[in-house]
Amino acid sequence: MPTSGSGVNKPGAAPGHEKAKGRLTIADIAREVGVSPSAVSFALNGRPGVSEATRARILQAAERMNWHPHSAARALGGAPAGAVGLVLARPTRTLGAEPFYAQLIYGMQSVLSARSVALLLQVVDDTEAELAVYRRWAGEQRVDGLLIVDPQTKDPRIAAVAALGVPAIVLGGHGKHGDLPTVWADDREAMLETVRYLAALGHTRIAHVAGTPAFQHTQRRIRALKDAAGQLGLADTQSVPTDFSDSEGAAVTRRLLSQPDAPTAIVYDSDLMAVAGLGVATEMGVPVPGELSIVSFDDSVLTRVVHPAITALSRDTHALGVQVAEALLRIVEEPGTVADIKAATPRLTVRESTAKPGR
Amino acid sequence: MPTSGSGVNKPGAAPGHEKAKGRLTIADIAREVGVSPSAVSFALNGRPGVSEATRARILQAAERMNWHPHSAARALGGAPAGAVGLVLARPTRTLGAEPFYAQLIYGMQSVLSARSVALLLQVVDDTEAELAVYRRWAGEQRVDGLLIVDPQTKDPRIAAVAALGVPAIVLGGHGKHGDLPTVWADDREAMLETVRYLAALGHTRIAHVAGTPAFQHTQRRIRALKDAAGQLGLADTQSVPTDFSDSEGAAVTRRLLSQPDAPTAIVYDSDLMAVAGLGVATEMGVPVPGELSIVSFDDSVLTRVVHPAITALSRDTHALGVQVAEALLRIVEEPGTVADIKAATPRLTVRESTAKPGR
DNA sequence: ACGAGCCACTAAAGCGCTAAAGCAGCTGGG
DNA sequence: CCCAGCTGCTTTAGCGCTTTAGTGGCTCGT
Repeated sequence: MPTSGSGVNKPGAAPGHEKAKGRLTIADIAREVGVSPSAVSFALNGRPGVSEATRARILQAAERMNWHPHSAARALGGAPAGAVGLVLARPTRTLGAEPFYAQLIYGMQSVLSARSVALLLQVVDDTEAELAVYRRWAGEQRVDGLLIVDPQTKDPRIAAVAALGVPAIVLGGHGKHGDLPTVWADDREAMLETVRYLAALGHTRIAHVAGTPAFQHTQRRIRALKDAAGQLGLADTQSVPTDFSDSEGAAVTRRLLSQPDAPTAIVYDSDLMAVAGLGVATEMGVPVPGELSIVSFDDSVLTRVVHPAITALSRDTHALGVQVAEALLRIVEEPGTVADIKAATPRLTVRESTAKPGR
Repeated sequence: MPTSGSGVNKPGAAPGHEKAKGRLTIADIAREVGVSPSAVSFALNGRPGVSEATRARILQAAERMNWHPHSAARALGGAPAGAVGLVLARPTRTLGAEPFYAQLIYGMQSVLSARSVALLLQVVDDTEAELAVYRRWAGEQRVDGLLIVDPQTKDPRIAAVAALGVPAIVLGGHGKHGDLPTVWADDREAMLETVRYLAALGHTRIAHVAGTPAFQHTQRRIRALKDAAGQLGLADTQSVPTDFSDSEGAAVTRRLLSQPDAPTAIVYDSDLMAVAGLGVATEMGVPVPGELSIVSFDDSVLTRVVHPAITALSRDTHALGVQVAEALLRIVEEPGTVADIKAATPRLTVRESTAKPGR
């Protein structure tokens, strides 16, 4: 028994009667079955070179011995790492409150785990740190692909990742991401639909509590509101940028509702901010939907558990995760074959927080 | 940047022209500096065997060429995989709404990324699938350590993971987890404090909307409530188990409030259920805290954005993540040196949802 | 009947890195 | 002068797996 790499992933913690250190290798299987290691490799990878009878015996032995390929050994040979990476760059306080990423990840997993691809997750503070992670992962060959979320206007990540040569998908961007394909939803159409609906109800003073202006989707929504206002002849619309945090969402709401001509409807860019806004309205004694209608641009349990339940633009985030993961695996396998994918447009789910404007 | 990055470094790609040249290896550095690969290895790993002058030249070259060690190659030699794993087994609908895991992960990352350890995340449906993931990861040597969350009574994972020989930490258990150390919080004390507070306010009919009874911490809380009731002479307390979902939380609340002797205070095992409960109270016209006091056993933005803001047992989840990650890295490095760690006991943060019982 | 062709399998090289062993050239004690 | 004992490298040997060359034994076409 070789002394082996002390310490690390050794079984049996304490020194003493640990069972044979043996990591199980294909050599063990080969010995067991009575063939050479290469025969085992052929059999396990379903490639020609062994008879069906032998293949069956080998597979059976591997199964019985509960063997799993050593991922590092495979990767070393030039095989893919069997993992994709996701980096979330978000300020601490906001993170976690938004079910979006959790749902997205869950959706991705249903695809990834079926293909035995692992997900590497990293949460960092800013784009700088995010880029460092990408560089490290690429250098270490840890991931086969990357998912880039929250594309910004003039996003430095696009060029950087492209330069690293790691296949990647951008979530939520549209147009000009260098060569990176994107999976995007039509925010513009969603916003237009929302504003049309509010306008149809009779609202004219519509406010938009937007997210971080640096994000492309925020920009698209702001522009869409402005366009809709133009089309519908609404003079009194406004978009107020925030950092997506509940506190800013609340603060902005407080400010809006304190104006002389307070808006009669507010569209929030996230469910968390919408809930915070609802809390403020309640606190200020502004009845919802009596005097204020609230729409959330993101849907989740949050919008449903509060009372009144909030009208929201809902989409199947889980399904989005599936789409994203599929696109990612695809681009990993055959770079260049993936075109931009348009995900389902969020649809307005009307609940109790919207109604005709009060008097 | 040369073609290189084209494929995913597929080995047998198409016809063999354009060979994979891409990757930078220590051999390249060695050539550049004019020494042998091992000299480079020694220099990069800070071990003796090279003169300081040479070491400096090597480091400089590596830096200049932007070299990163190939993680698989390292791992193959028996080095740690440089990653820890976390599997979340949760029903889809609940997942994501609870900021707890996101915060926890964020806290863990602050420790992990400082040490360049990656986090492998997998979300699965049930314990069976969870075990399969552990087995695969262990077999593939993908992770150096595991974090096991939500320990159950009679948890099959403990023995399974111990058998796999992968260092692991249990989050939230207390006592008897085989040999796996645990990081736990004193739920019991937290529940006692809460009930004492409610009793002091004058509440006698206290209900507890519990989580999944299979979880150890749920059991501890249920027992704590019962004990507190005994000590304080509260005859009318009850714990109702749920699956942690907002819908069950709402349904149970509706049922409780419809009873002839409805409780005057409800303690919810999660913030999401507490918010759902508040929604139900509002919907049923039961004023909070006028006729019903609400306490959440978990704190997050959620409890703060709603109105009235919910009194909650808060703890620093981010800090908990830090503690967990530190323990995990420690046990990976020196198995057997980690003892159970008691995290800070959640403290009651009183907000607007609790008051003396009505009339 | 005999080389060509195929089949089922083995031997060996190599992925990038680390670790053990080897080996020049020097120093200095005897 | 010799050689032990350094120092500062280089060589060599793997880690577990894939993959490219083989290599015998057969069948087959003519």
